[in-house]
Amino acid sequence: MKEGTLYSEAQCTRHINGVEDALYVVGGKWKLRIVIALVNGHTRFNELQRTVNGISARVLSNELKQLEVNGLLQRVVQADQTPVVVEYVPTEYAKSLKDVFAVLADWGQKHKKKILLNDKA
Amino acid sequence: MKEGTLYSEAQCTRHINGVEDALYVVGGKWKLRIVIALVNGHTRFNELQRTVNGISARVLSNELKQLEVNGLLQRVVQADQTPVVVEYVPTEYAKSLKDVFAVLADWGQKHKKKILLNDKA
DNA sequence: GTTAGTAGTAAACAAAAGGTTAGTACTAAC
DNA sequence: GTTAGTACTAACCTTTTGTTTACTACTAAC
Repeated sequence: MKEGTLYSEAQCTRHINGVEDALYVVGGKWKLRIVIALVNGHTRFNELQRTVNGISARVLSNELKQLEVNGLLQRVVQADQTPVVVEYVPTEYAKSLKDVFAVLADWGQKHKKKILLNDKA
Repeated sequence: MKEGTLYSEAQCTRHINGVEDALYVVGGKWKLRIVIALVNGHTRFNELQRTVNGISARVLSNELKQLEVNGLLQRVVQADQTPVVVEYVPTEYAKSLKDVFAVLADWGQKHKKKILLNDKA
């Protein structure tokens, strides 16, 4: 994307729709945090609830279902184990979010610094 | 970021906090859409309300205030004009979101294709 | 003088998201 | 036998978010 580039209305609409689709999948208070927790090896329900600070079981359960629908994780039941163990494993596809995480994390960190500086001044 | 890289807990926390700070500023249903509308040259209140499909005046008003606090726009009153014209101009800083838009738009577009394919199969 | 446009705000309400509590059913440790 | 852990779900409540309607106050066009 070059400085000062202008877009056709169609391009612009695609752009905006893309952003909205992305936010639909990973936006909101919890989804990115959950995916990050999954990728970091926390794969069980109670473990996730402990890792993702402040989330309730109800909300976690809903979010996991949505993430599964969107192909970011797979619910794996180990029926042989006792008690039955359920694992939520991130898919290969979840790794495609790496750049999204990176860019958001980077911008967020810079933004915080900027806001703190402005408040001091 | 290399494949399979592991993070220290501190790095991971910074990363997550960054993502959350970013989502705090541009997350939610409307903020990115508004910023995109601003950058595309729609700078007046009623114009924005027409451009950002479905937003109500109250919500637009609130969102604009938050975006101003976060340094993404400036509220400029042209008192000499009659009737008084108010412009919401995106700041230089708003351009720093370009990469965020680009990555989200890209991922969202790819994701939609993937979901559509999976549903067909 | 009526309509439409400028930029909003206030009040009342509805919908969505999230939290709290309790409960299922089973196991393993103390 | 009590406590804690496994993985949730249902019911109920609160908070947040968003919508609708009405209103201000002024101007310009028809």
